Amino acid sequence: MYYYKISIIGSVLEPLTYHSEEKISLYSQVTVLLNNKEKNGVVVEETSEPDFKTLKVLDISTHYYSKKQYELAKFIAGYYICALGEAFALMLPFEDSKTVDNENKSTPSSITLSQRQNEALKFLHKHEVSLLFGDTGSGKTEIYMKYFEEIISQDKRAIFLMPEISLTPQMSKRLEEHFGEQFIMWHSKLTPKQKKEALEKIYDGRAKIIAGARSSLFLPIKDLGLIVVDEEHDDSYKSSSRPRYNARDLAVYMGKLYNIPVVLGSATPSLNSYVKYPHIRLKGGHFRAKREFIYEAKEESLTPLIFYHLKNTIKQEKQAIVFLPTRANFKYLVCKDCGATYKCPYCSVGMSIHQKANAIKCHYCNYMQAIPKVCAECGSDHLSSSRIGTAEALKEIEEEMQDVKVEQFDRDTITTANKLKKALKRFNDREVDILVGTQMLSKGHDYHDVELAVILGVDNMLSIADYRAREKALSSLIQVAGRSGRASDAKVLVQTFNEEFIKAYIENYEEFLEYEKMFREGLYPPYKKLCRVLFADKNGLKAQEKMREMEECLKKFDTIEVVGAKKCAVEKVANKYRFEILLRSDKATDLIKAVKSCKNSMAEIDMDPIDFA
DNA sequence: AGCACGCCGACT
DNA sequence: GTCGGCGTGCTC
Repeated sequence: MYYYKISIIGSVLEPLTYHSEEKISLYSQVTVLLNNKEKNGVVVEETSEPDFKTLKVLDISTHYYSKKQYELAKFIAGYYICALGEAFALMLPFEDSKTVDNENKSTPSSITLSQRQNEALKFLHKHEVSLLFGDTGSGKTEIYMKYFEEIISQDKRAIFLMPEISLTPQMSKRLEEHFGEQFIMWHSKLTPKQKKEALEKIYDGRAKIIAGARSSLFLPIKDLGLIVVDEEHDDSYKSSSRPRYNARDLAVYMGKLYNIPVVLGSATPSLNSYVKYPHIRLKGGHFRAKREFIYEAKEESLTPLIFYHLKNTIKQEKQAIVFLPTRANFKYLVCKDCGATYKCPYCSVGMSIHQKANAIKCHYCNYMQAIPKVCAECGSDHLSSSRIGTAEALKEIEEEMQDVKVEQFDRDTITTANKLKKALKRFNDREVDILVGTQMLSKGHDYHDVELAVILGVDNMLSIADYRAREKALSSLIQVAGRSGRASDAKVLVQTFNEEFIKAYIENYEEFLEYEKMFREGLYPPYKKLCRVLFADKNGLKAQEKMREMEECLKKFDTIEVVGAKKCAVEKVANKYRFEILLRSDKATDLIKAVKSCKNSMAEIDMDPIDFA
């Protein structure tokens, strides 16, 4: 009889012991009973007969995990503090399949790089992990593609991580046109059939370049030779559910594990990567457009100056984009008489006004109600709205500029990959003159004829209580500004009271990173490690009690600092009261040790947090 | 008595 | 995480 420790996929339990008459190879997927229910598990260790009665392994699957996937799962479980089974739940197993030789190996015409691009590629070759710090339009994509060609010629595979892949149709199209059948996409919005097809191509080796969102790291890829993380600064690489891993950081870990190079690319890299990894700087675009910056120190609104520039742009038959960090018509509804704001009954956040739906909506839990006519507190009908959003900006532009075609471009209107594709097509076909949108505007889309970028709400982004507020605001700003003037000279109009700060760095992100270092030194990443522990419960007192309990325990460790233990900035979400402990340390290992030994049933661990709501 | 709810421990 | 057992407290 053989005895095995089996990690139950998705379970919070540590591996459990089962027996089998047959010998099972390590990391095979098996079916076992847990609580009388059939579960999938992974064989992680052979062991001797335990002193308790064991259950039998019911079935041995043809699916199996690799040793490296096991190592990765172990790392995730250790670093992000979760059970091994939870880490395995991220992975997709291997399945043996006949390797298909690429009969139709119609090699595409090879990419030609400029001298500067060639130098950059050489730099990437020389380093295990490197940061490709290249301005928008400086030709990062060609460098990736050339590198991919090399990987293919060595009969290896590459993972190309992108944030929200379904939202970057232009990049995907380009790779598909060049690499054809050897290129596949992987993301959560694929249909089951599409997933099956993609997996088959991965199993049999036809897929060489696998582009996808963060979950692509866990695909069963053989002969992995390279990982590229595009837009490495993007927050969507961090998972917001357990385990709260960061795909960019895991990519770097995987590079070491597989002994393969990792390339991080961005026009506005995170300070984290900039400090940690060697970088090569690619400046300017191949279209070296001159850009004029205009600043307006006004409260956030569409002002005569903005309309003047919008009208001018349209008159010259050019296009414009208008960026705001806020969706809906307005973010808040406030009573002018008693000052009460309309809050979600389930979350401690203001409800946004969506006039089209005649509703106020909570952007945390999606609770909706009709727009009230009078204040619920004092009955006054002096209700006013504040913090303009995309829908309102669109309305105001339409009213002011009658025969101009304006379109909204945010999560409320672009709900599917297809809608995105169509909206981009309409804009690039000049059926639309002005796009009004949120961050989505900046996500790697090419606009051919944009001559004006209007940027609102910068001050709101800067005032968020987040150690990365400056980094996030400035990188958004640069990314949006970068969408303007790809074809000709262009203007960027920034509405802000922080002109001095923006002016100093908008054309020199590297200088910003150098400046930002001094705010972080000794306090924040990359110089210190942070860990946030969340407690959420319908019963606020209970959540607070669990927090206090853990706080007391953590205080006994002198290798870590308890920065705070308090209500979350957003105190209540979906009717649960939320408390948090913020921890700081020089070393991740000290944080992990302390948190592991102190955590209780309610504690949700967020290592390297980036969200402080 | 009957049951809803919350707490707690086991799960191999 | 999920289930079941057990105690509390409320309703019929």
